[in-house]
Amino acid sequence: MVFAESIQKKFPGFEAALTEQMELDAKFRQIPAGTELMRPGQFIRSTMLVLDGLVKVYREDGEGNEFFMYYLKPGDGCALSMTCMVGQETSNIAAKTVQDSEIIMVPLEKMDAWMNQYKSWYHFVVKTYRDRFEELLQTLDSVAFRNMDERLEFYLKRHYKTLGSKIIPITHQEIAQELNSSREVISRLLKKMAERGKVKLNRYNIEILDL
Amino acid sequence: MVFAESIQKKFPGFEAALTEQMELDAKFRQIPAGTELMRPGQFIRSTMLVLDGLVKVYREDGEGNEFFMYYLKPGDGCALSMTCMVGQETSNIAAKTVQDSEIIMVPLEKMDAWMNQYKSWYHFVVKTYRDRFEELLQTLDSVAFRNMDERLEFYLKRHYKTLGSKIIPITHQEIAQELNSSREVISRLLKKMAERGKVKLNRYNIEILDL
DNA sequence: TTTTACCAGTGATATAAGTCACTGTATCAG
DNA sequence: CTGATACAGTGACTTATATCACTGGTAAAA
Repeated sequence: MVFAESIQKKFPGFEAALTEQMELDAKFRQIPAGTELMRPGQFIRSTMLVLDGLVKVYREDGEGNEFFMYYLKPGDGCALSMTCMVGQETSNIAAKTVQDSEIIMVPLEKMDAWMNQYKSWYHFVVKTYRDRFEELLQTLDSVAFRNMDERLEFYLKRHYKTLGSKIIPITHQEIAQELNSSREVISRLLKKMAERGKVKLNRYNIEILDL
Repeated sequence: MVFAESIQKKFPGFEAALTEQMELDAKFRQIPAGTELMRPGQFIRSTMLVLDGLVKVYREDGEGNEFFMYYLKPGDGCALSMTCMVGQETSNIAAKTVQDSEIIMVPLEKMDAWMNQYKSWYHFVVKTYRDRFEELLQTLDSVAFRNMDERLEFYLKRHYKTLGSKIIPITHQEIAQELNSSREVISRLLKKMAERGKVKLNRYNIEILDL
């Protein structure tokens, strides 16, 4: 029951019967930072819930472009793996741990069955869909309507919120990749932001002063 | 029972009990082309299923920008209104009929209740989510990774598939709006496509020759 | 018929972003 | 200590897209 209890802590909405069911049917995994959980084109057989750590979900096309979508924090579930249920589609989605993480893997068959059985699971899935949808729309907005400087600000704010720290440990190169831009462009824009006192640039990290 | 039967025709997956339930709880609406079904910031109390016609779903920000997301054809449901269940969010989504349409409005309370009661409804909702998610991701891809010429091709192909006709009745101005570009740019790109024999440009419509 | 409104074509120019080439500077391995 | 490597800064240039200003044509309204 130790497992069920730790789920309860991160997912307070879940009813007891559900967490016990999970103890039976789901798998608990400890995963080090930097591990790829999902590769584009991969066949998906289970959905995941994040107990601890941080998982980055991003989009990749065939030509080496990539694109940040959102983070999964403790208490979050992956809407994408839920939709991939049919297992047919080769959605170009990748997921990677950015911190050492604890993940619950739920087989997709169970996921469907639980929907009828456990109200709290049903609500969780629906809420997950809704939140990710909303987040995706916001991302789409920023790409479609905003210039790179605004997108960069948006990106930093998001990291700040997710990490809960004003110091964001990331290189310009990484940002460029996630925004599908180039390092030089990001460097220059960051410099402008620094001049306006919005951030402080250090080697290997960016400190948020005022956004 | 006429109503239930016509639903059955467009949504062959629905079980009889469900279509009869709909006859009781849902509202049937005839809506002329060009009607706004959803305004950004509007409070949403029901989800909709398209029986006939064509509905355009698009994104709008505050500054007059808009952005095409997808079409709803007969047999489709609106994933967005399903997610908006909580009615809290003011998602900047707009929907408009592009043809005279017949729509079923399902109160959001029912929608939730039916999930347990009718398997076919459950599958329909899940499939709707999945399809829209996928479509949204494709849109995001094209905006993030592609240049305007590729996006334009993608856009025309999509319309071709949806409309089922090689003649797409649309002005350059409208395309520009939906791709968040400008008329002149679209005109020039279309001209290039015409030179390569991919399309034929007419006044008020574009004819697809080879995509 | 005349007028008005909308659609489309096009050159000139402006701007944001991407690319290339190079420099300096920390950090780490040998 | 010495290369080697990755991060970061920067000027010069290219390219895609946006914007401006104008033209002409068609179609419907007056």
